[in-house]
Amino acid sequence: MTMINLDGFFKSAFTVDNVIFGFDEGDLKVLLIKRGEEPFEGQWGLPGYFVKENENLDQAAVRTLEELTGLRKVFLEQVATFGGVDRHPSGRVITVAYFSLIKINQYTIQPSSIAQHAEWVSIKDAKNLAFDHGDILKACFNRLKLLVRTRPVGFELLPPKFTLTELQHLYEAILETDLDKRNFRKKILSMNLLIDLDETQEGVAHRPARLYKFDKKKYDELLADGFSFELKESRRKIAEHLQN
Amino acid sequence: MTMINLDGFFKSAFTVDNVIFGFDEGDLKVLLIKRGEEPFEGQWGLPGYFVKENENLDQAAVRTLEELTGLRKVFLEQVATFGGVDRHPSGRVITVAYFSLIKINQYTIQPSSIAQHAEWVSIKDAKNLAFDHGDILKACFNRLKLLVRTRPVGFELLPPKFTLTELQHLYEAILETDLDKRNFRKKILSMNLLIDLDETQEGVAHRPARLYKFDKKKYDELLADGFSFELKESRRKIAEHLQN
DNA sequence: TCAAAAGTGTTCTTATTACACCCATGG
DNA sequence: CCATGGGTGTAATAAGAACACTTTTGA
Repeated sequence: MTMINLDGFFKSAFTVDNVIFGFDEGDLKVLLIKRGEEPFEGQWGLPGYFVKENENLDQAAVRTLEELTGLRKVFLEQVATFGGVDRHPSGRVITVAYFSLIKINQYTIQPSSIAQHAEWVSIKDAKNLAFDHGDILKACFNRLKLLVRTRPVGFELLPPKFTLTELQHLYEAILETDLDKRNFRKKILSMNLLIDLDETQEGVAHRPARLYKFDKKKYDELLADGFSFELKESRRKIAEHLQN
Repeated sequence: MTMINLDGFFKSAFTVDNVIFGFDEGDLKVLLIKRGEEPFEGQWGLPGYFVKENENLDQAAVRTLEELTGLRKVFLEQVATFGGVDRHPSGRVITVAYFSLIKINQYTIQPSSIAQHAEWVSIKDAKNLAFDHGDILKACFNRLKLLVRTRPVGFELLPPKFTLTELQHLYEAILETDLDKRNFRKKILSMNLLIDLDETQEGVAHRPARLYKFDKKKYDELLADGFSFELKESRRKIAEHLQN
Protein backbone atom coordinates (compact mmCIF):
# COMPACT_ATOMS: atom_id res chain seq x y z
CA MET A 1 0.00 0.00 0.00
CA THR A 2 1.77 3.04 -1.15
CA MET A 3 -0.63 5.91 -1.61
CA ILE A 4 -4.35 5.94 -1.80
CA ASN A 5 -5.43 6.94 -5.25
CA LEU A 6 -8.97 7.13 -6.40
CA ASP A 7 -8.73 4.00 -8.51
CA GLY A 8 -8.83 2.07 -5.29
CA PHE A 9 -12.26 3.29 -4.35
CA PHE A 10 -15.47 1.88 -5.62
CA LYS A 11 -18.98 1.74 -4.35
CA SER A 12 -18.83 -0.79 -1.59
CA ALA A 13 -19.69 -1.33 2.04
CA PHE A 14 -18.18 -3.06 5.03
CA THR A 15 -20.26 -5.03 7.41
CA VAL A 16 -19.69 -7.32 10.34
CA ASP A 17 -21.72 -10.51 10.62
CA ASN A 18 -22.07 -12.03 14.06
CA VAL A 19 -22.25 -15.73 14.67
CA ILE A 20 -23.49 -15.90 18.23
CA PHE A 21 -23.30 -19.28 19.87
CA GLY A 22 -25.23 -20.38 22.91
CA PHE A 23 -25.75 -23.68 24.66
CA ASP A 24 -29.06 -24.86 26.00
CA GLU A 25 -30.73 -28.18 26.69
CA GLY A 26 -27.66 -30.05 25.61
CA ASP A 27 -27.75 -28.38 22.25
CA LEU A 28 -25.41 -25.91 20.60
CA LYS A 29 -27.40 -23.04 19.19
CA VAL A 30 -26.84 -19.98 17.08
CA LEU A 31 -28.79 -16.74 17.15
CA LEU A 32 -30.36 -16.14 13.76
CA ILE A 33 -32.68 -13.57 12.26
CA LYS A 34 -35.76 -14.54 10.33
CA ARG A 35 -35.70 -12.35 7.28
CA GLY A 36 -38.89 -10.40 6.71
CA GLU A 37 -38.09 -9.07 3.30
CA GLU A 38 -36.38 -9.83 0.04
CA PRO A 39 -33.88 -11.02 -0.77
CA PHE A 40 -34.12 -14.36 0.97
CA GLU A 41 -37.40 -13.50 2.62
CA GLY A 42 -38.45 -16.10 5.16
CA GLN A 43 -35.01 -17.64 5.44
CA TRP A 44 -32.64 -17.49 8.39
CA GLY A 45 -29.74 -15.09 8.25
CA LEU A 46 -26.97 -13.90 10.47
CA PRO A 47 -27.30 -10.58 12.23
CA GLY A 48 -25.17 -8.19 10.19
CA TYR A 49 -24.44 -4.51 10.52
CA PHE A 50 -22.57 -1.77 8.75
CA VAL A 51 -19.23 -0.82 10.13
CA LYS A 52 -19.28 2.87 10.95
CA GLU A 53 -16.82 5.29 9.53
CA ASN A 54 -15.26 6.03 12.91
CA GLU A 55 -15.07 2.60 14.45
CA ASN A 56 -12.66 -0.28 14.23
CA LEU A 57 -13.85 -3.69 13.15
CA ASP A 58 -13.70 -5.15 16.63
CA GLN A 59 -15.58 -2.19 18.00
CA ALA A 60 -18.28 -2.70 15.43
CA ALA A 61 -18.61 -6.33 16.43
CA VAL A 62 -18.80 -5.47 20.12
CA ARG A 63 -21.30 -2.68 19.55
CA THR A 64 -23.62 -4.69 17.38
CA LEU A 65 -23.46 -7.66 19.69
CA GLU A 66 -24.55 -5.46 22.54
CA GLU A 67 -27.28 -3.86 20.45
CA LEU A 68 -28.70 -7.27 19.81
CA THR A 69 -28.15 -9.14 23.05
CA GLY A 70 -27.58 -6.48 25.68
CA LEU A 71 -24.35 -8.22 26.63
CA ARG A 72 -20.92 -6.70 27.03
CA LYS A 73 -17.61 -8.32 27.87
CA VAL A 74 -18.36 -11.36 25.86
CA PHE A 75 -15.94 -13.73 24.22
CA LEU A 76 -15.64 -12.54 20.65
CA GLU A 77 -13.16 -13.30 17.94
CA GLN A 78 -12.72 -12.46 14.29
CA VAL A 79 -12.84 -15.48 12.06
CA ALA A 80 -12.70 -14.60 8.39
CA THR A 81 -13.74 -12.08 5.77
CA PHE A 82 -16.11 -12.83 2.95
CA GLY A 83 -15.95 -10.59 -0.06
CA GLY A 84 -17.29 -12.48 -3.02
CA VAL A 85 -18.28 -10.13 -5.82
CA ASP A 86 -21.82 -11.42 -5.98
CA ARG A 87 -22.40 -12.32 -2.37
CA HIS A 88 -24.91 -9.52 -1.90
CA PRO A 89 -27.48 -8.74 -4.59
CA SER A 90 -27.50 -4.99 -3.89
CA GLY A 91 -23.85 -4.29 -4.42
CA ARG A 92 -20.37 -5.03 -3.24
CA VAL A 93 -20.51 -5.81 0.44
CA ILE A 94 -17.50 -7.18 2.19
CA THR A 95 -18.25 -8.67 5.55
CA VAL A 96 -16.01 -9.58 8.43
CA ALA A 97 -17.33 -12.56 10.36
CA TYR A 98 -17.03 -12.65 14.12
CA PHE A 99 -18.15 -15.35 16.44
CA SER A 100 -19.09 -14.91 20.05
CA LEU A 101 -19.96 -17.19 22.92
CA ILE A 102 -22.65 -16.14 25.32
CA LYS A 103 -24.45 -17.63 28.26
CA ILE A 104 -27.82 -18.12 26.74
CA ASN A 105 -29.73 -17.47 29.96
CA GLN A 106 -28.13 -14.05 30.32
CA TYR A 107 -29.39 -13.04 26.92
CA THR A 108 -32.28 -10.65 26.91
CA ILE A 109 -33.88 -9.53 23.73
CA GLN A 110 -33.15 -5.89 23.00
CA PRO A 111 -35.66 -3.49 21.49
CA SER A 112 -33.93 -3.12 18.15
CA SER A 113 -35.93 -3.85 15.05
CA ILE A 114 -33.72 -6.71 14.00
CA ALA A 115 -33.89 -8.31 17.43
CA GLN A 116 -37.62 -8.78 17.09
CA HIS A 117 -36.90 -11.51 14.61
CA ALA A 118 -34.04 -13.17 16.45
CA GLU A 119 -34.29 -16.77 17.53
CA TRP A 120 -31.99 -19.45 18.86
CA VAL A 121 -31.67 -22.16 16.28
CA SER A 122 -29.96 -25.46 16.90
CA ILE A 123 -26.78 -25.69 14.89
CA LYS A 124 -28.16 -28.87 13.38
CA ASP A 125 -31.18 -27.01 12.03
CA ALA A 126 -29.31 -23.99 10.77
CA LYS A 127 -29.48 -24.89 7.10
CA ASN A 128 -30.31 -22.91 3.98
CA LEU A 129 -29.24 -19.57 5.29
CA ALA A 130 -29.52 -16.37 3.33
CA PHE A 131 -26.62 -14.99 1.25
CA ASP A 132 -23.39 -16.89 1.98
CA HIS A 133 -24.27 -17.07 5.64
CA GLY A 134 -24.12 -20.84 5.57
CA ASP A 135 -20.44 -20.62 4.66
CA ILE A 136 -19.87 -18.04 7.33
CA LEU A 137 -21.55 -20.14 9.98
CA LYS A 138 -19.53 -23.16 8.93
CA ALA A 139 -16.27 -21.24 9.16
CA CYS A 140 -17.17 -20.03 12.63
CA PHE A 141 -18.27 -23.43 13.82
CA ASN A 142 -15.02 -24.93 12.58
CA ARG A 143 -13.11 -22.25 14.41
CA LEU A 144 -15.01 -22.99 17.57
CA LYS A 145 -14.22 -26.69 17.23
CA LEU A 146 -10.59 -25.90 16.87
CA LEU A 147 -10.51 -23.42 19.69
CA VAL A 148 -12.34 -25.53 22.19
CA ARG A 149 -9.59 -28.12 22.11
CA THR A 150 -6.81 -25.75 23.02
CA ARG A 151 -8.46 -23.07 25.08
CA PRO A 152 -11.05 -23.24 27.82
CA VAL A 153 -13.66 -21.26 25.95
CA GLY A 154 -16.42 -23.73 26.66
CA PHE A 155 -17.09 -22.11 30.00
CA GLU A 156 -18.22 -18.97 28.21
CA LEU A 157 -21.27 -20.90 27.10
CA LEU A 158 -22.22 -22.36 30.46
CA PRO A 159 -23.79 -20.70 33.48
CA PRO A 160 -21.31 -19.83 36.23
CA LYS A 161 -22.16 -23.02 38.08
CA PHE A 162 -22.36 -26.21 36.09
CA THR A 163 -22.10 -29.96 36.44
CA LEU A 164 -19.46 -32.11 34.82
CA THR A 165 -22.10 -33.77 32.72
CA GLU A 166 -23.24 -30.42 31.38
CA LEU A 167 -19.67 -29.61 30.52
CA GLN A 168 -19.24 -32.94 28.80
CA HIS A 169 -22.41 -32.49 26.80
CA LEU A 170 -21.18 -29.09 25.72
CA TYR A 171 -17.95 -30.57 24.42
CA GLU A 172 -19.86 -33.32 22.71
CA ALA A 173 -22.13 -30.81 21.00
CA ILE A 174 -19.23 -28.71 19.79
CA LEU A 175 -17.01 -31.58 18.73
CA GLU A 176 -19.93 -33.55 17.35
CA THR A 177 -18.79 -36.75 18.97
CA ASP A 178 -19.30 -38.83 22.08
CA LEU A 179 -16.83 -38.73 24.90
CA ASP A 180 -16.16 -41.32 27.58
CA LYS A 181 -17.51 -40.09 30.89
CA ARG A 182 -14.69 -41.36 33.07
CA ASN A 183 -11.91 -40.26 30.79
CA PHE A 184 -13.46 -36.86 30.30
CA ARG A 185 -13.76 -36.27 34.03
CA LYS A 186 -10.27 -37.53 34.73
CA LYS A 187 -8.81 -35.23 32.12
CA ILE A 188 -10.80 -32.14 33.05
CA LEU A 189 -10.27 -32.54 36.78
CA SER A 190 -6.57 -33.28 36.38
CA MET A 191 -6.12 -29.79 34.98
CA ASN A 192 -7.15 -28.35 38.33
CA LEU A 193 -9.05 -25.59 36.62
CA LEU A 194 -12.41 -26.35 38.14
CA ILE A 195 -13.42 -25.29 41.61
CA ASP A 196 -15.65 -27.80 43.35
CA LEU A 197 -18.33 -25.62 44.90
CA ASP A 198 -19.44 -28.30 47.36
CA GLU A 199 -22.98 -27.73 46.25
CA THR A 200 -25.29 -30.06 44.44
CA GLN A 201 -28.19 -29.79 42.06
CA GLU A 202 -31.62 -29.60 43.62
CA GLY A 203 -34.92 -31.04 42.56
CA VAL A 204 -33.66 -33.55 40.07
CA ALA A 205 -35.17 -37.00 39.94
CA HIS A 206 -31.83 -38.73 40.30
CA ARG A 207 -28.70 -38.46 42.32
CA PRO A 208 -27.89 -34.76 42.30
CA ALA A 209 -24.66 -33.75 40.59
CA ARG A 210 -21.93 -31.64 42.16
CA LEU A 211 -21.58 -28.10 40.90
CA TYR A 212 -18.31 -26.60 39.71
CA LYS A 213 -17.09 -23.27 38.50
CA PHE A 214 -14.19 -22.40 36.23
CA ASP A 215 -11.11 -21.08 37.99
CA LYS A 216 -10.28 -18.21 35.68
CA LYS A 217 -7.62 -16.74 37.93
CA LYS A 218 -5.70 -19.96 38.00
CA TYR A 219 -6.03 -20.41 34.26
CA ASP A 220 -4.57 -16.98 33.63
CA GLU A 221 -1.63 -17.84 35.84
CA LEU A 222 -1.08 -21.13 34.05
CA LEU A 223 -1.34 -19.40 30.68
CA ALA A 224 1.47 -17.10 31.67
CA ASP A 225 3.50 -20.26 32.34
CA GLY A 226 2.88 -21.59 28.86
CA PHE A 227 0.21 -24.04 29.90
CA SER A 228 -1.73 -25.55 27.05
CA PHE A 229 -5.31 -26.53 27.67
CA GLU A 230 -5.89 -29.57 25.56
CA LEU A 231 -8.46 -32.26 25.22
CA LYS A 232 -6.86 -35.17 23.52
CA GLU A 233 -9.56 -37.75 23.43
CA SER A 234 -11.51 -35.58 21.10
CA ARG A 235 -8.83 -35.43 18.51
CA ARG A 236 -9.06 -38.91 17.14
CA LYS A 237 -12.81 -38.83 17.20
CA ILE A 238 -12.81 -35.70 15.12
CA ALA A 239 -10.59 -37.40 12.61
CA GLU A 240 -13.04 -40.28 12.46
CA HIS A 241 -15.85 -37.87 11.91
CA LEU A 242 -14.12 -36.18 9.05
CA GLN A 243 -14.58 -39.38 7.14
CA ASN A 244 -18.25 -38.69 6.71
CA MET B 1 -27.80 -7.29 6.18
CA THR B 2 -31.14 -6.25 4.94
CA MET B 3 -30.86 -3.67 2.22
CA ILE B 4 -28.00 -1.54 1.20
CA ASN B 5 -28.73 2.06 2.01
CA LEU B 6 -26.37 4.91 1.52
CA ASP B 7 -25.57 5.23 5.21
CA GLY B 8 -23.49 2.12 4.83
CA PHE B 9 -21.14 3.66 2.34
CA PHE B 10 -18.26 5.92 3.11
CA LYS B 11 -15.01 6.73 1.46
CA SER B 12 -12.93 3.66 1.98
CA ALA B 13 -10.82 1.11 0.20
CA PHE B 14 -10.19 -2.61 0.39
CA THR B 15 -6.77 -4.01 -0.03
CA VAL B 16 -5.08 -7.34 0.34
CA ASP B 17 -1.70 -7.54 2.04
CA ASN B 18 0.46 -10.53 1.23
CA VAL B 19 2.75 -12.14 3.74
CA ILE B 20 4.93 -14.31 1.55
CA PHE B 21 7.09 -16.82 3.35
CA GLY B 22 10.13 -18.52 1.96
CA PHE B 23 12.85 -20.71 3.42
CA ASP B 24 16.50 -20.37 2.57
CA GLU B 25 19.79 -21.13 4.23
CA GLY B 26 18.03 -22.55 7.25
CA ASP B 27 16.18 -19.32 7.77
CA LEU B 28 12.50 -18.47 7.47
CA LYS B 29 12.10 -15.34 5.37
CA VAL B 30 9.39 -12.99 4.31
CA LEU B 31 9.23 -10.94 1.14
CA LEU B 32 9.08 -7.25 2.02
CA ILE B 33 9.08 -4.00 0.12
CA LYS B 34 11.42 -1.19 0.97
CA ARG B 35 9.26 1.88 0.94
CA GLY B 36 10.57 4.65 -1.29
CA GLU B 37 8.14 7.34 -0.23
CA GLU B 38 6.19 8.72 2.70
CA PRO B 39 4.59 7.62 4.84
CA PHE B 40 7.10 5.29 6.44
CA GLU B 41 9.76 6.05 3.83
CA GLY B 42 12.75 3.77 4.14
CA GLN B 43 10.94 1.20 6.28
CA TRP B 44 9.92 -2.30 5.30
CA GLY B 45 6.32 -2.94 4.43
CA LEU B 46 4.20 -5.75 3.13
CA PRO B 47 3.24 -5.86 -0.51
CA GLY B 48 -0.35 -4.61 -0.59
CA TYR B 49 -2.78 -4.03 -3.43
CA PHE B 50 -6.25 -2.74 -4.01
CA VAL B 51 -8.96 -5.28 -4.48
CA LYS B 52 -10.61 -4.67 -7.82
CA GLU B 53 -14.27 -4.08 -8.17
CA ASN B 54 -14.83 -7.27 -10.11
CA GLU B 55 -12.69 -9.73 -8.20
CA ASN B 56 -13.13 -11.79 -5.07
CA LEU B 57 -10.73 -11.43 -2.19
CA ASP B 58 -9.00 -14.71 -2.88
CA GLN B 59 -8.66 -13.81 -6.54
CA ALA B 60 -7.06 -10.52 -5.57
CA ALA B 61 -4.57 -12.34 -3.40
CA VAL B 62 -3.71 -14.83 -6.13
CA ARG B 63 -3.43 -12.13 -8.77
CA THR B 64 -1.18 -9.88 -6.74
CA LEU B 65 1.00 -12.75 -5.63
CA GLU B 66 1.57 -13.66 -9.24
CA GLU B 67 2.23 -10.04 -10.21
CA LEU B 68 4.95 -9.92 -7.64
CA THR B 69 6.53 -13.35 -7.78
CA GLY B 70 5.50 -14.80 -11.11
CA LEU B 71 4.16 -17.85 -9.25
CA ARG B 72 0.76 -19.47 -9.60
CA LYS B 73 -0.73 -22.43 -7.76
CA VAL B 74 0.85 -21.48 -4.52
CA PHE B 75 -0.30 -22.29 -1.03
CA LEU B 76 -2.29 -19.26 0.06
CA GLU B 77 -4.68 -18.72 2.93
CA GLN B 78 -6.60 -15.82 4.37
CA VAL B 79 -5.59 -15.02 7.92
CA ALA B 80 -7.32 -11.94 9.26
CA THR B 81 -8.63 -8.53 8.39
CA PHE B 82 -7.27 -5.31 9.77
CA GLY B 83 -9.50 -2.30 9.71
CA GLY B 84 -8.36 0.11 12.39
CA VAL B 85 -9.70 3.60 11.74
CA ASP B 86 -6.26 5.16 11.74
CA ARG B 87 -4.22 2.36 10.31
CA HIS B 88 -3.59 4.25 7.10
CA PRO B 89 -2.82 7.96 7.12
CA SER B 90 -4.56 8.66 3.83
CA GLY B 91 -8.00 7.36 4.69
CA ARG B 92 -9.98 4.37 5.73
CA VAL B 93 -8.31 1.32 4.30
CA ILE B 94 -9.40 -2.11 5.34
CA THR B 95 -6.99 -4.83 4.44
CA VAL B 96 -7.37 -8.56 4.29
CA ALA B 97 -4.15 -10.34 5.16
CA TYR B 98 -3.15 -13.47 3.26
CA PHE B 99 -0.12 -15.58 3.75
CA SER B 100 1.51 -17.74 1.17
CA LEU B 101 4.30 -20.28 1.10
CA ILE B 102 6.61 -20.37 -1.85
CA LYS B 103 9.74 -22.20 -2.88
CA ILE B 104 12.18 -19.37 -2.71
CA ASN B 105 14.35 -20.65 -5.55
CA GLN B 106 11.39 -20.66 -7.92
CA TYR B 107 10.80 -17.01 -7.23
CA THR B 108 11.79 -14.68 -10.01
CA ILE B 109 11.49 -10.98 -9.66
CA GLN B 110 8.75 -9.57 -11.85
CA PRO B 111 8.96 -6.29 -13.69
CA SER B 112 6.37 -4.47 -11.60
CA SER B 113 7.36 -1.25 -9.97
CA ILE B 114 6.80 -2.54 -6.48
CA ALA B 115 8.86 -5.66 -7.13
CA GLN B 116 11.94 -3.56 -7.76
CA HIS B 117 12.06 -2.90 -4.07
CA ALA B 118 11.23 -6.41 -2.88
CA GLU B 119 13.69 -8.32 -0.73
CA TRP B 120 13.71 -11.46 1.33
CA VAL B 121 14.10 -10.52 4.95
CA SER B 122 14.70 -13.01 7.71
CA ILE B 123 11.68 -13.21 9.98
CA LYS B 124 13.99 -12.35 12.84
CA ASP B 125 14.96 -9.07 11.18
CA ALA B 126 11.47 -8.08 10.10
CA LYS B 127 10.95 -5.42 12.74
CA ASN B 128 9.60 -1.89 12.64
CA LEU B 129 7.39 -2.39 9.67
CA ALA B 130 5.29 0.36 8.14
CA PHE B 131 1.63 0.87 9.11
CA ASP B 132 0.31 -2.02 11.20
CA HIS B 133 2.26 -4.47 9.06
CA GLY B 134 4.10 -5.71 12.12
CA ASP B 135 0.81 -6.91 13.58
CA ILE B 136 -0.18 -8.45 10.29
CA LEU B 137 3.08 -10.31 9.96
CA LYS B 138 2.78 -11.56 13.51
CA ALA B 139 -0.74 -12.84 12.91
CA CYS B 140 0.38 -14.67 9.79
CA PHE B 141 3.44 -16.13 11.44
CA ASN B 142 1.29 -17.41 14.30
CA ARG B 143 -1.08 -18.96 11.81
CA LEU B 144 1.81 -20.66 10.07
CA LYS B 145 3.05 -22.03 13.38
CA LEU B 146 -0.35 -23.44 14.10
CA LEU B 147 -0.85 -24.84 10.65
CA VAL B 148 2.49 -26.52 10.35
CA ARG B 149 1.68 -28.77 13.28
CA THR B 150 -1.48 -30.17 11.79
CA ARG B 151 -0.98 -30.03 8.08
CA PRO B 152 2.00 -30.83 5.92
CA VAL B 153 2.42 -27.34 4.58
CA GLY B 154 6.14 -27.25 5.27
CA PHE B 155 6.84 -28.96 1.98
CA GLU B 156 5.50 -25.91 0.15
CA LEU B 157 8.59 -24.08 1.31
CA LEU B 158 11.16 -26.68 0.31
CA PRO B 159 12.43 -27.66 -3.10
CA PRO B 160 10.87 -30.84 -4.51
CA LYS B 161 13.81 -32.90 -3.30
CA PHE B 162 15.04 -32.29 0.20
CA THR B 163 16.94 -33.94 3.01
CA LEU B 164 15.51 -34.78 6.40
CA THR B 165 17.83 -32.29 8.00
CA GLU B 166 16.54 -29.52 5.77
CA LEU B 167 13.02 -30.49 6.72
CA GLN B 168 13.91 -30.47 10.39
CA HIS B 169 15.55 -27.08 10.12
CA LEU B 170 12.43 -25.74 8.46
CA TYR B 171 10.29 -26.93 11.32
CA GLU B 172 12.72 -25.50 13.81
CA ALA B 173 12.63 -22.15 12.09
CA ILE B 174 8.87 -22.03 12.00
CA LEU B 175 8.32 -23.33 15.49
CA GLU B 176 11.25 -21.36 16.88
CA THR B 177 12.54 -24.27 18.84
CA ASP B 178 15.03 -27.12 18.61
CA LEU B 179 13.88 -30.61 17.77
CA ASP B 180 15.55 -33.91 18.55
CA LYS B 181 16.99 -35.38 15.37
CA ARG B 182 16.15 -38.99 16.08
CA ASN B 183 12.66 -38.33 17.31
CA PHE B 184 11.93 -36.02 14.44
CA ARG B 185 13.00 -38.58 11.86
CA LYS B 186 11.17 -41.38 13.57
CA LYS B 187 7.98 -39.38 13.62
CA ILE B 188 8.17 -38.04 10.09
CA LEU B 189 9.13 -41.36 8.55
CA SER B 190 6.49 -43.24 10.51
CA MET B 191 3.83 -41.24 8.69
CA ASN B 192 4.94 -42.82 5.43
CA LEU B 193 4.41 -39.58 3.61
CA LEU B 194 7.93 -39.23 2.31
CA ILE B 195 9.26 -41.06 -0.69
CA ASP B 196 12.88 -42.05 -0.38
CA LEU B 197 14.33 -41.13 -3.76
CA ASP B 198 17.40 -43.32 -3.36
CA GLU B 199 19.51 -40.35 -4.32
CA THR B 200 22.01 -38.48 -2.24
CA GLN B 201 23.38 -35.01 -2.07
CA GLU B 202 26.47 -34.32 -4.16
CA GLY B 203 29.49 -32.22 -3.53
CA VAL B 204 29.05 -31.73 0.19
CA ALA B 205 32.04 -31.94 2.46
CA HIS B 206 30.47 -34.54 4.71
CA ARG B 207 28.50 -37.71 4.42
CA PRO B 208 25.85 -36.94 1.78
CA ALA B 209 22.25 -37.06 2.91
CA ARG B 210 19.50 -39.04 1.28
CA LEU B 211 16.93 -37.08 -0.68
CA TYR B 212 13.20 -37.40 -0.18
CA LYS B 213 10.09 -35.99 -1.74
CA PHE B 214 6.65 -35.47 -0.28
CA ASP B 215 4.06 -38.05 -1.29
CA LYS B 216 1.17 -35.74 -2.01
CA LYS B 217 -1.02 -38.39 -3.55
CA LYS B 218 -0.80 -40.56 -0.45
CA TYR B 219 -1.46 -37.61 1.81
CA ASP B 220 -4.62 -36.76 -0.07
CA GLU B 221 -5.79 -40.33 0.32
CA LEU B 222 -5.05 -40.32 4.02
CA LEU B 223 -6.78 -36.98 4.43
CA ALA B 224 -9.91 -38.48 2.98
CA ASP B 225 -9.64 -41.11 5.71
CA GLY B 226 -9.52 -38.52 8.48
CA PHE B 227 -5.78 -38.73 8.95
CA SER B 228 -4.34 -35.97 11.08
CA PHE B 229 -0.80 -34.87 10.37
CA GLU B 230 0.60 -33.93 13.70
CA LEU B 231 3.96 -33.19 15.19
CA LYS B 232 3.70 -33.66 18.88
CA GLU B 233 7.16 -32.99 20.15
CA SER B 234 6.88 -29.42 19.12
CA ARG B 235 3.85 -28.75 21.20
CA ARG B 236 5.40 -28.67 24.62
CA LYS B 237 8.37 -26.74 23.36
CA ILE B 238 6.09 -24.08 22.00
CA ALA B 239 4.44 -23.82 25.36
CA GLU B 240 7.84 -23.32 26.94
CA HIS B 241 8.59 -20.63 24.44
CA LEU B 242 5.41 -18.78 25.16
CA GLN B 243 6.88 -18.00 28.54
CA ASN B 244 9.21 -15.44 27.00
C1' DT C 1 43.48 -37.53 9.14
C1' DC C 2 40.31 -34.12 10.21
C1' DA C 3 36.02 -31.63 10.19
C1' DA C 4 31.30 -31.76 9.33
C1' DA C 5 26.94 -33.47 9.05
C1' DA C 6 24.29 -38.10 8.33
C1' DG C 7 22.35 -41.79 10.23
C1' DT C 8 20.62 -45.03 13.70
C1' DG C 9 17.72 -47.86 18.75
C1' DT C 10 16.58 -48.34 23.25
C1' DT C 11 14.69 -47.24 27.59
C1' DC C 12 11.80 -44.54 30.52
C1' DT C 13 7.92 -41.90 31.30
C1' DT C 14 3.55 -40.12 30.37
C1' DA C 15 -0.92 -39.96 28.07
C1' DT C 16 -4.75 -42.29 26.08
C1' DT C 17 -8.03 -45.73 25.75
C1' DA C 18 -11.46 -49.19 26.94
C1' DC C 19 -14.47 -50.73 30.08
C1' DA C 20 -18.91 -51.90 34.32
C1' DC C 21 -20.87 -51.34 38.47
C1' DC C 22 -22.87 -49.04 42.66
C1' DC C 23 -25.08 -44.54 44.44
C1' DA C 24 -28.53 -40.92 45.55
C1' DT C 25 -32.63 -38.85 44.58
C1' DG C 26 -37.77 -38.01 43.25
C1' DG C 27 -41.82 -39.91 41.87
C1' DC D 1 -39.08 -49.93 44.34
C1' DC D 2 -38.03 -48.15 40.06
C1' DA D 3 -36.14 -45.01 36.72
C1' DT D 4 -32.70 -41.72 35.99
C1' DG D 5 -28.47 -39.88 35.67
C1' DG D 6 -24.13 -39.36 39.09
C1' DG D 7 -20.00 -41.00 40.32
C1' DT D 8 -15.81 -43.94 40.47
C1' DG D 9 -10.65 -47.07 39.11
C1' DT D 10 -7.66 -50.07 36.76
C1' DA D 11 -5.10 -52.29 33.29
C1' DA D 12 -3.38 -52.33 28.52
C1' DT D 13 -1.60 -49.75 24.86
C1' DA D 14 0.47 -46.01 22.49
C1' DA D 15 3.06 -41.88 22.18
C1' DG D 16 6.60 -38.85 23.61
C1' DA D 17 11.15 -37.72 25.52
C1' DA D 18 15.89 -38.33 26.52
C1' DC D 19 20.07 -39.74 25.06
C1' DA D 20 25.57 -41.05 22.19
C1' DC D 21 28.05 -43.18 18.99
C1' DT D 22 29.43 -44.71 14.18
C1' DT D 23 29.52 -43.54 9.16
C1' DT D 24 30.64 -41.14 4.98
C1' DT D 25 32.38 -37.67 2.44
C1' DG D 26 35.60 -33.62 0.77
C1' DA D 27 39.30 -30.96 1.83
